[in-house]
Amino acid sequence: MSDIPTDISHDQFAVRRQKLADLRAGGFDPFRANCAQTHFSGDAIKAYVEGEDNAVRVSVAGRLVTIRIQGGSGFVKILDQQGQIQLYVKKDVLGVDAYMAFKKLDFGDFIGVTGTLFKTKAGEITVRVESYTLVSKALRPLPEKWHGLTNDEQVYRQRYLDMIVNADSRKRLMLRSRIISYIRRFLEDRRFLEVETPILQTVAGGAAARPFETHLNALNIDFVLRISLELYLKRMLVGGCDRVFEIGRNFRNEGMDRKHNPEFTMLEVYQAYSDFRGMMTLVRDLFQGLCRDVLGTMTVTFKDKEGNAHDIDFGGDWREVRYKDLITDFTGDANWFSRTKDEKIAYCKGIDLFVEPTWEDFEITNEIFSKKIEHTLIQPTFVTHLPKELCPLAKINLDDPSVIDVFELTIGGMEVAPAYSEQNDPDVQRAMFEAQAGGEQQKVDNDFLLALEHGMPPAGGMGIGIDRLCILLTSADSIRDVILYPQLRPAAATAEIKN
RNA sequence: GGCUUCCUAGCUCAAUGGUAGAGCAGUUGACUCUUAAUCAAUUGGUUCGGGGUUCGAGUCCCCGGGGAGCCA
Repeated sequence: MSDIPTDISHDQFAVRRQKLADLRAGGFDPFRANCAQTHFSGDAIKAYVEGEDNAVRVSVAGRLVTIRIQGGSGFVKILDQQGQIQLYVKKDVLGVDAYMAFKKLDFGDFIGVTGTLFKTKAGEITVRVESYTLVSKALRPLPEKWHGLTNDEQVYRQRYLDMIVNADSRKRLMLRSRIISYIRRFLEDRRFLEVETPILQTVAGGAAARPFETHLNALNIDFVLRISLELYLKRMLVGGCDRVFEIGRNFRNEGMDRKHNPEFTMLEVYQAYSDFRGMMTLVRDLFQGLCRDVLGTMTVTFKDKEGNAHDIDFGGDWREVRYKDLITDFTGDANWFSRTKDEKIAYCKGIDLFVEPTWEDFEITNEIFSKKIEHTLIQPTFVTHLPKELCPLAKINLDDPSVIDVFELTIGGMEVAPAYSEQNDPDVQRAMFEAQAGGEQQKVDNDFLLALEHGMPPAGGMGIGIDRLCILLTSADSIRDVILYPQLRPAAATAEIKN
């Protein structure tokens, strides 16, 4: 009966190639076929009129992911962007030839069907298929239906397989799209303007990080990929865009782990005539809106490094605490900031925290914050008034000139959103840049300083790490779970696919 | 970059240093409302690559590749 030679019956790739060859020999090329699509799966299910079987006719299309054929009829399911819908195929309806051909379809094949909606005995809304077309043959088999694909490496390298067979992955990655879409709507509703600024830059400004280096042949000049959006967005403030944002990729040539990918997505927002306090309200409204309108819940589950689950509550007011208070509370030393460097180093030794003796005081203190304190801040917390050395782009606090008017929003032990009252005094800004550059004059962005000298309105600015936000809102374990194609070493194994 | 750990059939997983197995998928057959459909039969392996120890290596050792976790 079958055209499949028995000697290849074990090789699913070869069997499918043979089926394709048989189809073509019969004058049908599935890759040249097309089909109608009136509904996505979910919309089709909604279109069913209760109690009126076969009253509504739909055309749906998708990938075959479940096959349950039983003699002269059978149930199958196809997967499309909205999910799955069940189809009922019957020899009496399709005719013998079409039905026999249908039985030769494989998991993974794309088909288009037209038929009417009805409800099965088990209560599932299903398409009674009147006609179908194979519109694309899958030559390789899908991963197993029950356990899905669990091999991390294959999940990342062949994300499409992960998305086909792992419903959780598909939902998580689609949720990311909805989160970003909501953020755009939220900001546009508040009159923010979305812009696009250069990724190729001559000075990597706006943050302290090692950039990727490249070369522009046409100008014979070395360029870097941006590490931050900040300085070009501030130029937009100078140019008269009072409320401006960009959602874009940043690149940092540094470590990779559960919270870091070399390319990652940042949102930066700038609002003239506001300040870091205004950004607090903005970010809380944004996150609470995301929870309410996208997630449908104000609490999400978060798993810490030890695997303990916490409920993060995004509702209500959020904790606000000064950086200095966190440090003095942790060290139990109210006079921590007036201690000598040797005393600080001695303390760190005592708590088994490694610090370099060459570090500045603020670096030692910040090591305590980032290694010992930050990961304990699970509930949404505004850490405010950081030491001025940590950021040269923010305004100095009027009451305490050793700190700046900023917050770092920390959730789930991760820095999710830093915000500043933006520095707009060109002379102070230049002094801060020069102190940071430490004599390396080429690291000072003079073009940005020129812009500031033309006058930048006072403004609040904020960055949000979109990947980290998605980790939190989707309860993901790793940044790789919310990035479609995280960076990996090239695989020799997949370089030459066996055939 | 360092430490730990993993890599076995298309996928998910087994296998005291002693004949590489199972489930799903595939193939063949039965079955006209299934839900991981069921029933019967059956094919399928460069155990990531290379070297070594051993009578014998998926297993132990070394080198290399890739993934993950922790650290830097």
